[in-house]
Amino acid sequence: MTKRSNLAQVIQHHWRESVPDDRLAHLIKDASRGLGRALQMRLAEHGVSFGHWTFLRILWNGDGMAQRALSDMAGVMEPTTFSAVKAMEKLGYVERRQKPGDRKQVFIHLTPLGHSLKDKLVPLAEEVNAIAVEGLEEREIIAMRKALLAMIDNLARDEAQAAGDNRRIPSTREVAGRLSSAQPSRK
Amino acid sequence: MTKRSNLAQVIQHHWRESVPDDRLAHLIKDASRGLGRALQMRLAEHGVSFGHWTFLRILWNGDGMAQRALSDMAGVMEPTTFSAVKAMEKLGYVERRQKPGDRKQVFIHLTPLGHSLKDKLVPLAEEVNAIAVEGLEEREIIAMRKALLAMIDNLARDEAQAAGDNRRIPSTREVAGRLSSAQPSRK
DNA sequence: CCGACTTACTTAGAAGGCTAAGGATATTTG
DNA sequence: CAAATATCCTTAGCCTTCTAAGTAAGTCGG
Repeated sequence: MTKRSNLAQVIQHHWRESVPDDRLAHLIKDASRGLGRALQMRLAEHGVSFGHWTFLRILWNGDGMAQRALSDMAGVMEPTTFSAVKAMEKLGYVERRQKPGDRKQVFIHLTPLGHSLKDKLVPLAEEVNAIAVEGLEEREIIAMRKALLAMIDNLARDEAQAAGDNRRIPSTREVAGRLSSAQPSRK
Repeated sequence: MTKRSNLAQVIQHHWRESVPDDRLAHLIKDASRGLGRALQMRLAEHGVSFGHWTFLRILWNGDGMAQRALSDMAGVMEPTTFSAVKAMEKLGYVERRQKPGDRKQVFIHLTPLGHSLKDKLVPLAEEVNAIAVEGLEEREIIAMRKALLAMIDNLARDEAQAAGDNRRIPSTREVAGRLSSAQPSRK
């Protein structure tokens, strides 16, 4: 498990105060890594890697979607999903199935084992969340969430524009249709 | 450059709304990745990798510190710093020097080339920052910064505790002494 | 129906980060 | 002083993610 000395933490804190410019970006990055480490530590005690958590979360909420849809929901590229799913298949958490008459798409289903992890793992994430926001008021958290969403949208717009991405924007209905292949499979 | 279709973005947004629990952690992660991608895109046009940016930022603010101190400031583990510094040395951005009478520590110094990158690269980070916070009020940004710092501290405390890290906490004076080996080398 | 395009999965390889472990050098302590 | 301990750099190897490129399978206009 990652262990950074208190000295290192103090140095970092000290340094953080002395940089005028893009502090915000670095604060966000640090917070993200802190959250990641905290969760990773806890997941590791149950033999689950952080990378797999990302996908399990989604599958618990309704499995059976195509591999590509899973990528989209996780917000990662296809090869990432591919290797994670392959690994989880080997661990017995998921199964990859094809539908007759469609040799193209691969649908990802949780096994009973994969399902059973939910009750053990979700509380860990909740614990991390609780620790992270300790001492913050609900109002502050809501404000932060709103600000983060605005930033994400700003950046996505910038990115889309930079990529010359002038494809049409799909309607919510279409997306909903695409997602509906996932059955709500509440344990 | 990473290009995610609008469809993928909409799917992600849709999904994001439907997860009750640890949304905050995922928003922070997404924001962090968005910021990273935006900066990476711009750095790449100048032939600088995102990994090197992390260290250059610090060195521009005062180089000549030991490799270990650089790790601490960057908030990464030593091997990460080692390979980045080695790579930047090969690129001619930094030099690794030893002091006579100390065969242990390696001090990292910017070359003129390394220095010269500052004027080109810093504006890119400022641009990304400006894009990200577009539409947010100063008040909101300050609030977010405060909340993020609180979260980082909460998590660091948790981490230190989990690691059984009951070492004494060094004073600010000690840390300042350790940092003072870096000369303020404003271009 | 057929060729062109698009979509979905896969493979290969690299970047960036981490842990674990090793070697060398300082520092502290008996 | 010498031995034990701590610190710093390095090596090795894994994990997560990405880009680039390939392959197979559906879709669509003519």
